[in-house]
Amino acid sequence: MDAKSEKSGNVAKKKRLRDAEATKLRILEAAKSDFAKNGLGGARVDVIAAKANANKRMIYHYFGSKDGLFQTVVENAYLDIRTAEQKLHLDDLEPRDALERLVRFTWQYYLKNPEFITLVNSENLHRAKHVKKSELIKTASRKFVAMVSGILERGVSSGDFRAGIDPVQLNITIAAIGYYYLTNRFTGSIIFERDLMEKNALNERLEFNIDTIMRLVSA
Amino acid sequence: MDAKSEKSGNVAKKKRLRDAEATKLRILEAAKSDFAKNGLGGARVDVIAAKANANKRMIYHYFGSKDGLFQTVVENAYLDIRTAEQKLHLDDLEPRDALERLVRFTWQYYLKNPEFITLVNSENLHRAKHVKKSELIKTASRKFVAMVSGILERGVSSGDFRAGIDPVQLNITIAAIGYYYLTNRFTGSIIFERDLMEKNALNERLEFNIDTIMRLVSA
DNA sequence: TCAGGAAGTAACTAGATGGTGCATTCAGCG
DNA sequence: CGCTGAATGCACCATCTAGTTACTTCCTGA
Repeated sequence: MDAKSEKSGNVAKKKRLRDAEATKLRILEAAKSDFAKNGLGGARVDVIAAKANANKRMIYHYFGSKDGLFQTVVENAYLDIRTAEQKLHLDDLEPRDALERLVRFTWQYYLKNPEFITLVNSENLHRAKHVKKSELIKTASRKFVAMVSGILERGVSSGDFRAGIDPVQLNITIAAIGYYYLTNRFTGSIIFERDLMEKNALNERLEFNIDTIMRLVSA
Repeated sequence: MDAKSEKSGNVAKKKRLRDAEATKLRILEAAKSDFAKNGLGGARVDVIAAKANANKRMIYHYFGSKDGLFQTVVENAYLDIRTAEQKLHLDDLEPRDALERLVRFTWQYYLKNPEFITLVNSENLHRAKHVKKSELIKTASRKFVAMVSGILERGVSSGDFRAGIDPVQLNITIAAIGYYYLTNRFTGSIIFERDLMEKNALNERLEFNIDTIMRLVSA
């Protein structure tokens, strides 16, 4: 008797039988998970619909096509990490602290959001055709690069960092040393005969990465 | 009259109407290319057969299944790079030279063999289930890790390198800084608003990578 | 309160897609 | 030089897959 009576007129929208926003979100979550697991080619629209507890028709209603759905998923993935990076407020920290914090954050983010890595891989397999279309991603990226450039400049001024480092190369390197380790954790664990995902191994890698970057920029 | 008469009994086997070895190789080449381009899930058996100028039936005859074909392709890819690395004879070089040569080689290899990167990505998407089965890969990997360990040890003895560096972390880092740049070249070129595949950009990155590794190991 | 648009469903389609059964052809051995 | 097993080709299938059609159910604003 209560479940039925509160189906509308709530203060916050909640448990509506029909909720476009909620359905969209469920689809996006399911899609992110499935695209990450199987790639764009391997993912199945029917599976995504089922996992989202939505009708397949809704996917086409909201996103137009499988490709359109992927585009939105990838766009959100990039916006999420760029947003999280901005929240670090690296400009308020000393250059060395800011840089270390960024290396730590990048590693942790990849670790906690493994779908991000797989989505980026998938997107590159498709020659970035979805990212290319997204102005939002471009704007967010610009801010991100500017942030790292800023840290670098401040560090050079303060005498902490050496001059002449290309911020783009630094950015790529910070991402690379975490990304590669994690994206290739399966083959890596076999080739190096060591469980790369074991807790100590992960901590060691993070420390190694911080060290690598610090040695790279130090004056 | 000559084309027909020389169909057998040649010194070198050549232009046989039926040549199992040649057919197998054509299939493997086509498969490598198609798997690299579309991933395991995205590649099509029919397309591979057509590209190999072979009948689809042959793929199943020789490799059992699409999965079996992929397994062989990945195995060959790993053996190829490990073989090439052994040919560098790094043990004959001074530690610093050996390391620089390895960084250069790794970069060039990825650059000239982009399929390798994509195949590894695909294999990791599938949690390395094919690599796991390959004893050949494991043996070759062991030799490779030993080689880098050797360089590191010699460098420590000679005073060129600092002590205490984990050869596995070093190995991973050398691969990472090249691999990430190249596998994400499409999204990277957009995010950093710079053509990462332009000739100068490539040279700059290689120099940056050598510098990164040298700073990392230097005493 | 009720009309109309938005949200949702299920069944369907046309074209792939991985995989096979079986007949045929060739290489090369004895 | 004929025989046998390996190599090859063709047609076929069962299933899957992205996308669609035609329809019902619910919500909302006037």
